[in-house]
Amino acid sequence: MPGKQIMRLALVDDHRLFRKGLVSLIEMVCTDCDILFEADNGVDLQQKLIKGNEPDIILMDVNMPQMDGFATVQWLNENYPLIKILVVSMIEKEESIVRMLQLGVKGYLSKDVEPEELGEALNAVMNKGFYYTDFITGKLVHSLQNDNDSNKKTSAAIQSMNDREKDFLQLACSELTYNEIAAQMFLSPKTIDGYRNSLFEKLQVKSRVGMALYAVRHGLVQW
Amino acid sequence: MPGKQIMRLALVDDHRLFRKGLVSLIEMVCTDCDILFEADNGVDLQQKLIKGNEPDIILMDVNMPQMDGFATVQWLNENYPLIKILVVSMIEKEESIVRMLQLGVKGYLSKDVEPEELGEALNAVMNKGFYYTDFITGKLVHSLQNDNDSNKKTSAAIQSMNDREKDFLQLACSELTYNEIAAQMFLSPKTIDGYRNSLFEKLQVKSRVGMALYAVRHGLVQW
DNA sequence: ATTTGGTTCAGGGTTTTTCCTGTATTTGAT
DNA sequence: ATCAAATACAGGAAAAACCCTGAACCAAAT
Repeated sequence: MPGKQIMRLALVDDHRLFRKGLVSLIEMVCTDCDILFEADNGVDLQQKLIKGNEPDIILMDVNMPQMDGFATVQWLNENYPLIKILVVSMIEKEESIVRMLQLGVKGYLSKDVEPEELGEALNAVMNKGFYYTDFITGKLVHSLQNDNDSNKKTSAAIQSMNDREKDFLQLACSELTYNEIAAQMFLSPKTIDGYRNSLFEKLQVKSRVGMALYAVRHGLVQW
Repeated sequence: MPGKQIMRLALVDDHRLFRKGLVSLIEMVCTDCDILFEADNGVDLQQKLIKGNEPDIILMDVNMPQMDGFATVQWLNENYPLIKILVVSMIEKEESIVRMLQLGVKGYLSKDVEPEELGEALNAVMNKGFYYTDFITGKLVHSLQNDNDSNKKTSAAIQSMNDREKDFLQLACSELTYNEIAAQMFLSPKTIDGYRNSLFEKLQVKSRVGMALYAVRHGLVQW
């Protein structure tokens, strides 16, 4: 077959052992693949991407330090819209899957796939432009049926927060009083009052407890 | 070298893609290794272990469905004490590391290791009997210096809660007021007052927010 | 030049949480 | 029979959280 094209790939994953394993699997399962480079996270990817020598497909993790999968995909959409993204992640949370699909990724492989499926997925993304398993479409349909707009609300809520509000949210997930938080942020307690009211509205919660729970359950605070 | 021994290995990890990647890396990095079998979790391992043909080393994940790493290691200690265990996990939480070391695992590889280190670790465990990186010993020393008994305190705290307090804790992780919680539990608000004070003491927290965060972070409430 | 929007802050009030001390009842053990 | 504990509850008060309206300031857009 002379017309066969070589697939140029890149990997973004902070878990080196997993990434190297993935590389090794790809080399086994996909003979016409060329792995251009690997990156530890989104920031690292930005530095390693060279105009004119972009990969066709990027295999992307979700959870990463510094710049996570969501932020990285958004950045790629704006700067390299032609690169196809295939998510490879341990995370099977419906919310993450739906958010990623909304961002336009071409496929989502989760933990239980066989290595052969990796090859299929790569070929499908390359030739058909996408690869969605029944598992993923199932999650998608379920999210459309049930919560419908709850995911939209979630990502909208997270995006609508500004930096100060995010800082405040971190401190609110603690045993500090609002007065103490105000002191730490060098602001008047009344300003904190405003942040709280604003976040209550944005996150659709009614109390500080609800807000703190929202934050941990959506991974907005470190622990 | 005629005296060189072949290492017999087994892998326990529910994340198939990662496991297969690991297999592929081991085959690259370790020429005198024989992978006897792979298992999805502890239960699967129990069925695949055959008396008289045990592996020398088991590479073990921490987070697994059905039977997790801790339970599996404990079972191995009782039933196959001669098998050496090398943990390979994404989890870098000090608590997990310390708990695993207390169970007597021979090494702990976390996310940021290079594949070459995997080979070193296998050889070290086989010949020296253990492989502890500076990262791991650092965590261990830190846990001895700082919290020391924080893990004990945690499990003691969780065990000291009675059923009513656990019910209350569930409801406290919500946007209900204490009066509403009292109504739902058919109790006087003053009794709820008592539960709260009791839990504050037991969990070493100072506010309802702290209590709710403690509960989610220790998996005491469903989500 | 005026408007719009974002950020910071105030007054003043209600509700909820938090904390203290103290009591009645029950249960189990000595 | 009595003592100790656990459990459910109260009064009362201070602190914190919550909520509403309004205003000063600044920058960017019209």
